Amino acid sequence: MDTVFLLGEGDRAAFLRQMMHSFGSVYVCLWSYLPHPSNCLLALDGICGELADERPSSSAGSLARRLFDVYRESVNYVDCGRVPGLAFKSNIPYMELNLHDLQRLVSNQVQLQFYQTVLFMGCATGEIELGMSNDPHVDLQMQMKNLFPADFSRPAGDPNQPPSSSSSSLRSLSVESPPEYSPLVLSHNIPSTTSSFLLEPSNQAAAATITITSPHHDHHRQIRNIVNFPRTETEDAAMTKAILAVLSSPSTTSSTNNNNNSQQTSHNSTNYPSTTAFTRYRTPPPPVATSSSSRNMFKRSVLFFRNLNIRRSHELLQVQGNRPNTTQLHHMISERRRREKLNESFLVLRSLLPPGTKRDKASVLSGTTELLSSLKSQVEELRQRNQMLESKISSSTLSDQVVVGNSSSSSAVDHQTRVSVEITQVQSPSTSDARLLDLRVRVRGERSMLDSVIRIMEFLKQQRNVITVLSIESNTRMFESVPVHGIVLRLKIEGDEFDESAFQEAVRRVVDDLAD
Amino acid sequence: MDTVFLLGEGDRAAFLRQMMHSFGSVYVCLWSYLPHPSNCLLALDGICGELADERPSSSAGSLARRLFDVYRESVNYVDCGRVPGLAFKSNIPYMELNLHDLQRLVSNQVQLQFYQTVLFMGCATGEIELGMSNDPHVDLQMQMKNLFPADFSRPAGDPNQPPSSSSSSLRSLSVESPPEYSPLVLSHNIPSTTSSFLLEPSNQAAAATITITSPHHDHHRQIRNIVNFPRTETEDAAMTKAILAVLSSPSTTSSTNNNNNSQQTSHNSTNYPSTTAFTRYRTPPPPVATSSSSRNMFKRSVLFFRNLNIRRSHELLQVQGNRPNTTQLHHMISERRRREKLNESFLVLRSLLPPGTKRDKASVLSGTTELLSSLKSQVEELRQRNQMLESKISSSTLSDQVVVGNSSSSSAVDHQTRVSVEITQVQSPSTSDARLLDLRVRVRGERSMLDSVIRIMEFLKQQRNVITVLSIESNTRMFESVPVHGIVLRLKIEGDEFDESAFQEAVRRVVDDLAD
DNA sequence: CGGTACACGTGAGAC
DNA sequence: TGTCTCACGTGTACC
Repeated sequence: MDTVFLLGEGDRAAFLRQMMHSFGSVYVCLWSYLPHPSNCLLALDGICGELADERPSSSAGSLARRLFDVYRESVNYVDCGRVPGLAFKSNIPYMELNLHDLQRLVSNQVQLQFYQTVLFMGCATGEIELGMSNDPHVDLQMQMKNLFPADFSRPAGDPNQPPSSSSSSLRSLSVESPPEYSPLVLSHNIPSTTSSFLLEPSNQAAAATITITSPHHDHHRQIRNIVNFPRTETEDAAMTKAILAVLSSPSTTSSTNNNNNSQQTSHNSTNYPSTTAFTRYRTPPPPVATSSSSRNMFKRSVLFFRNLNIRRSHELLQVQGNRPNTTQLHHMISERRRREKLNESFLVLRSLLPPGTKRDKASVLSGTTELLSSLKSQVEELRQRNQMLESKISSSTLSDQVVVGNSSSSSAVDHQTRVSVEITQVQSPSTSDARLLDLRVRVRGERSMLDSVIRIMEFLKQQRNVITVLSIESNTRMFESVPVHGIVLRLKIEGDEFDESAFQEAVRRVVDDLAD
Repeated sequence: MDTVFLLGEGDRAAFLRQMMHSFGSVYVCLWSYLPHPSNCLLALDGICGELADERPSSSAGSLARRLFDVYRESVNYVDCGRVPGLAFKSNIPYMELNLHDLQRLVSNQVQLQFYQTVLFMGCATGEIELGMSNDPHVDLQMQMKNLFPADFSRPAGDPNQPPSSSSSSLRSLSVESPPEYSPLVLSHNIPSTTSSFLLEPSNQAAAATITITSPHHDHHRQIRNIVNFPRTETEDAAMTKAILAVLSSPSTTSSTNNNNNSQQTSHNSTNYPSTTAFTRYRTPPPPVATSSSSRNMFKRSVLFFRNLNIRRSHELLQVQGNRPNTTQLHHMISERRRREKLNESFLVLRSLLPPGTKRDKASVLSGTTELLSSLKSQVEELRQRNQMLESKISSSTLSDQVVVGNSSSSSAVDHQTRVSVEITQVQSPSTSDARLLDLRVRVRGERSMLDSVIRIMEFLKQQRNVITVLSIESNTRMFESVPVHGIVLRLKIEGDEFDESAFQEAVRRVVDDLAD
């Protein structure tokens, strides 16, 4: 089935037309899967049967056509557990929904208006959607029989074939045909229904709570889903039911050959009997196909698709006929979900790790432990250092440095000026005859900081008011790609005749002189 | 087999005597498993054949007896992958080792002196160890046949039974008996050896490296194993080989009934054919047994034990006879180990989490992600706060730098010297071609710091290796009434030809020259 | 009894 | 080629 996605436009259209005609469907839509970051289905192609001749202004068909076009524009995220997307996500090869069932599985109301009885076929590349008229004039089963006679030629013998039982709310596909001719379903000695998608009518009324945000949804998925249809519990339940219903119908029985003396290797054996035309799973599809062989290709596609089925759910059907219990299926599905959750957690965890880490689970775990302990020790170290710094700050500069003089310079901190000089009074706890003040110089430009500092200090040397330079601190940071040197000098000043603003201007001139 | 552990002392002794007599063994030892925190085997009981009459001072028997007593005192941790313990740990029901194989699997040297050809039988409660004389006068197989004729009555038919091939270094058990009478081994149509424990002679000479501490051993196991015999790679390989050898001998073939029309549920079906006398797994053992029925009980024990086997390794033998490939077995074992490793990682991870966390894997993962992001934000916050504090502290009080890096200079921090220069490498997080280093200069003396700084910076200007001076920090503090100027410059250095010690000496000379 | 959690063996892909 | 990782369905234990 995946081969259809690889066709050119002409071949694809021919294929779709063929398909629509074969199944008597109203429309066919090809949903192609966009992988990871998108994780959604987009319409690759699609035709609406009544309007294949492209008359957009016709009265009767325009509504359906417009609906179809709108529908084709929709983006369907596969994680929503809705249609389209459900068949792909759950690897359900054949899923038939009627209006009743669809009401619980559509992604939005537009779809509901558009949907009728629909048939979804999930495959590796995406989904194929077949819209059926509500009252099908044709029998799908007979159509398929006519289309693929090879699939209905079963070896003689094995007469203990139970009649396929039609099911609940779904249109029975096998009312007219003999049981040994069920389409796509080569039932074993299992009491089997047709391969249709079953939804029990006893579904919860709470299924409409699609806007409830599940707290379990992780960041990852939230990002992926622009239109967020989180999987609520009821949806999970519905999906479980759905999958369960599908899987309980053994549409994927491995082969018609059940000679019980065959040396089959295991319950999930991959050696298919040579009497069937099954190709192996992962058999590469033909790179291109001509439109003349579209019918043959379709046949092969169905074969491939059936084969996919077999591979995906072969574990369910033991080679020795047994009953696929409902609880077993429940178990299987919940186990699937559990694994899925674990894997998502792994992915989230991996995203937090340094990007160089390996991808496998063991490395994720060990890398996480490493990172975790490293972070813990970092936090501890930082905390200690912090405490140390705080105690120091409170003890050494006793009662925080009250900036007495608000910067005497009116110069706003203008990053465009080459040089800015500020002088800040420092409240000295000790003797008051010698003042402390901070001289803050900011030099903007490519020049080395060294020169600025040297000039400043040479200048300071000449000032007799300046007793000592208690400390120098400088650093360089980039501001708008231009280095900005910051220099802070703590000076001890004595004498009352110290002219602060003159000093400030002198410093500015010294540095700016250099900068010119 | 587990029933023996439930017997009273008298019955147990009778059982052991019966067993020893039946197998012609030199000694019998009953190893009982102590579960979780201990996780070891302790000798519940044991008799040494030659000295069953308790004469401790006899000359000939005293050595063996003392050895046996010492041996019985030993504590054998099942995680070591050694004997005893291996059979229990790996659920190996029948494991026969000769001296050659034992050398690689004993827990300590005392055992090596004591061991000869030994037969271990692992069961749910512990292990049963049968010590054989080196040259067995009796044929185990015939003994077993005599003891359990029921187990050797096989249905007629299925004549394509290949002769059991004896193996390499082990004493062949089936040289005299027709192949269809292999003990405890009801071989199918599989080319099978006897159910003995095989170790190929081509094992590495490095098997003696039992004291190497594997880094992969987690905290958990380290705690449990007081005497720690970590599993080295060679041990892993040996164990793999061993298990592989054991499992490849289909000693646990489910039944002699292989009617291919039976509706067995699955490959690991639990419905045993009613034609055999097998009791179900988990059938509760009879609460007590009289010593008069010890022989019957033994028989039933063997049956139970065989049944246990069937349950434990039934996956290996598909109901439809097929070849348990060696690669398959290897695969199985390595998969087991992979799972084990993952679980260990989970345990380690869980130990790092807050103790209130749930125990299951999903909670561990999500809790880890939470903790990780929380720690990350904590680190970020602390770092910012730290930076803020540091800038405040340096701008206001200019705290002296804590010399973190060990000084590369050999100069002891001598406060009497006039000038000291240290160079400390700064761990550069970014590119490695440009290094960062801190130049720490301490000048002791009355002179102004300004001159020192100026001289240093003038010097630095001439150095072409010094790209920039990222920061300058200086302060002055009093030490023994003498001012000590500390200057720290962070330099960016490029070029490989940078001679650190020469640079250091140059700086020292520059400053010291001034100081004179 | 239903639901969850986990270990197991197995097939398939990646390298 | 073998080796490793992973997902799967299943059996089983716990609540």
